Amino acid sequence: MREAKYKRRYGEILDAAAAVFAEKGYHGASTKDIADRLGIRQGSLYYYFPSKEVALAEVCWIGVDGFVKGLQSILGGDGSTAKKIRAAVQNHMAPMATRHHYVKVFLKERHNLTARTGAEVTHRADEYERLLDRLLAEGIAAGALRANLDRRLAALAVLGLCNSAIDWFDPARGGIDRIADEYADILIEGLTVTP
Amino acid sequence: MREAKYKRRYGEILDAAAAVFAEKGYHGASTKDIADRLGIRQGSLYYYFPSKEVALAEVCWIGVDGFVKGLQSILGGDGSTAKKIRAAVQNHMAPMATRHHYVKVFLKERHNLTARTGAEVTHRADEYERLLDRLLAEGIAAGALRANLDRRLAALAVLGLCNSAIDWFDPARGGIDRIADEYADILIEGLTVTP
DNA sequence: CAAGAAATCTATTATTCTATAGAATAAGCA
DNA sequence: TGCTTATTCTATAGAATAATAGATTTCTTG
Repeated sequence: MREAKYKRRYGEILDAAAAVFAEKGYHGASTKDIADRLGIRQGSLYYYFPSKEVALAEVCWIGVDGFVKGLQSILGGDGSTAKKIRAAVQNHMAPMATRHHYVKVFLKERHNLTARTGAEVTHRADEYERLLDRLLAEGIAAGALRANLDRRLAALAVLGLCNSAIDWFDPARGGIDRIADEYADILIEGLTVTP
Repeated sequence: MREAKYKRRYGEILDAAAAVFAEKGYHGASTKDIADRLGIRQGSLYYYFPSKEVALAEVCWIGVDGFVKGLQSILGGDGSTAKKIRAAVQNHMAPMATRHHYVKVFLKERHNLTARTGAEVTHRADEYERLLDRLLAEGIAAGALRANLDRRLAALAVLGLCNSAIDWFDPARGGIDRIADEYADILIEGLTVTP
């Protein structure tokens, strides 16, 4: 009970940090901004975090973690390359609705982490890119994707197109599924061979 | 001659501001950082700019201006919709190589401008989006683009995919043309009708 | 209820930052 | 050379910042 309460409160603090970082950027946000959102004093935050930067690292970690989990099982499952790409796009965009602030901060503020504080986040992000690369490699090997495709460029295109929605998508106004579907259409048509 | 010298120096100051804003972000960059890069004192900058924010506005303006100019003549010219889209993509990505810092700052830091300082930049960006929307509208009307296309989503996809390169493209290592070509392939295949 | 632990607050420190005012230097020109 | 203007520097005001230490309140649990 003691522990559970702490965890709940810790989550609230993290939510506030994510929201403020997302709105103002890491350097534009002050620890007082975060405290104000919670109705507590600036210094009280340091009961939960040793530094502002560690708070950023935690937010980024949650932001990236949502991506990786689903993609692993998509790769393990069966179905055509096109279906897997569609599933991967939906998997990538879903957290933009459910964990909007966390994803935004990961995408736009993670570069403010130092090598020390950002190591785990970077590692997880690399893992995700490797999974995506494997999806594309298998698609090319299966003859489903254009053979002349630059795999690295293609992976960056998938990520770039999906991520771009974070700049304008508002989870308060409508779902992300239709957007994911439309983007999957574009990517599948754009990447697969045309018979 | 007196005027020309001022303009040249002003450009150097702006280059330094663009570089520092691009590297550290608007709030992460201090006026001292900019001055250090120029080998002058922090206070001396205020001979050229009334405020840090106005400097940002100038950088952003140059960043967005490069986009608009070319697209107008592309729309005016003739050729298929596919060719125009390819030209538009190349037009969009070219400044990412030639004015890398300016474009990066426009894309990633313009939200730090207030309504007052950012009005012209916003206006120019809106103008650009309208031109792109017209290109797509004409493509749909001509039957070249998929009729079921959500025009707004399609425009955001074009912009999002192109802009994403700013996160990883390094003008010091290779040109942008091949990337633009590959992205144009994806977008054209993804947006046009498949017979 | 009472003791101990958890959570928050008050108060402060040492920096850092933007912007300004006025002095000093450099450059252009009669 | 000496006058004038352009540019940069020195010095500082005033506000904001992250983080710490210790006091105080609130909660949990026996």
